[in-house]
Amino acid sequence: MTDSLAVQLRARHSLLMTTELEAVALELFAARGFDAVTVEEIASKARVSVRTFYRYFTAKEAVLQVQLDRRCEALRVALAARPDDEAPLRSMRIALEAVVSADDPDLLRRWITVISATPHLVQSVLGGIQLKTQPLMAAFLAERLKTEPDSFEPIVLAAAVGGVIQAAQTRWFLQGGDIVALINEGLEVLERGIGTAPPSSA
Amino acid sequence: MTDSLAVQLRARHSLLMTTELEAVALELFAARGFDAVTVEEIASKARVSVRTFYRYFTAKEAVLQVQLDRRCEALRVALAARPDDEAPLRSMRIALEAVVSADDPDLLRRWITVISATPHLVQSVLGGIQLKTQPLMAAFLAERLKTEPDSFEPIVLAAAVGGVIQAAQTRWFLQGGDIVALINEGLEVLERGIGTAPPSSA
DNA sequence: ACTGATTATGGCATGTCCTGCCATCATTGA
DNA sequence: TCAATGATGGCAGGACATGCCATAATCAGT
Repeated sequence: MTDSLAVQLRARHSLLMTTELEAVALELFAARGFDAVTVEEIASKARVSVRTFYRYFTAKEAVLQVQLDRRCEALRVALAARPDDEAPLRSMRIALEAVVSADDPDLLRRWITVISATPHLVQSVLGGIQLKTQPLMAAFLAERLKTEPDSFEPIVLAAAVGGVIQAAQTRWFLQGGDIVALINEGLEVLERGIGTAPPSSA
Repeated sequence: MTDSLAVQLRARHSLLMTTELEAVALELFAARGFDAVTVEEIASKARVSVRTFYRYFTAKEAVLQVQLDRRCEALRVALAARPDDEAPLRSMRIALEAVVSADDPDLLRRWITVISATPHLVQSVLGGIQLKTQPLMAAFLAERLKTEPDSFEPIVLAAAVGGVIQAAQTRWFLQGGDIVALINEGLEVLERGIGTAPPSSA
């Protein structure tokens, strides 16, 4: 198994290449818009061939998924690190805080800028967030709430929390402010429940 | 203004063409998968040129958005039809019920089948649902809850409800059952709120 | 029914995305 | 040094999407 070292090196190299391509691409996207940048430009600026670009990214759009994947992984780790006996929603709040504040705000803002300038990216990234984060949160909630396997409740809660995060993120991007505070505010709304809101009727 | 008639006719024709192309495309997609069907096939089977196809749909993917648009419009109408003094969440539940049960279940199932067989479609449709339905619901909630303009609460609630719908829809597709019941169950979880869930701590 | 205007359609050319294939080069391990 | 494994580059080709213009259909006014 001496080759485990070679494997490590390869993985490292692959990661570096991905990061480099991502950086180059994001810079170009931010400057001139996603659609106006060709894969050839990205590859050329990163000193690789177009063919090689496609060996590290399945598509041009995939460049924008890397950031998403990083955050998901960070969330997974942050959730796993919370003590078992903590209130689940509190764990989520703390984990989210950690993930959000760990990110370089400038990078994040540029990332969002690029995406929000391109409608079809907004759509696919939004969907991607849902697809990746919600199973994560649902699994966590299912474990900590000790629900029976395949229960509907953690899934629903995860989806609701996911909605809150998205709403907070959107509002933060549009109006600025403190993203952590926005998330907390949103979660509080959720905690209160909706049942009490209506002005009349039951 | 005699041309308003002509305009109507044109709109009608456009709608028919869209519907026809959608039907043809969905049939092909369902049979062989989204990626394996070319636009040329769709156009040819519908007796139009490829160029004409792109006059009715901005992209091949857009074929799958019309169903979504229909449901959104139906939801908007159904929401607007609810009496002003009804509890907002009750209104939403009833409106959702109406929209869901108004749809042809077979068509809907085929639509979902096509989408769920193609990962990148799942992503973009999921995002599209969020982008289109949530502002709708948020506007409704803001109006009925009489919150101040630009308030965060209706947005958060709409996002949460959106999450519930998505969770119910997914579960319905995976495991079958009664979709209306699933939505109700999910909304009940939301109504109860999350604050009470944790087993210990505060 | 004829004519001019508006609109829909078709075909062509083009640019981009993405993939399969194979040749070439570099790195590793013996 | 040499063989094997993996990374890279280049090329061909199919599909998507759009701009452009010529043609056909449709409609309004006479």
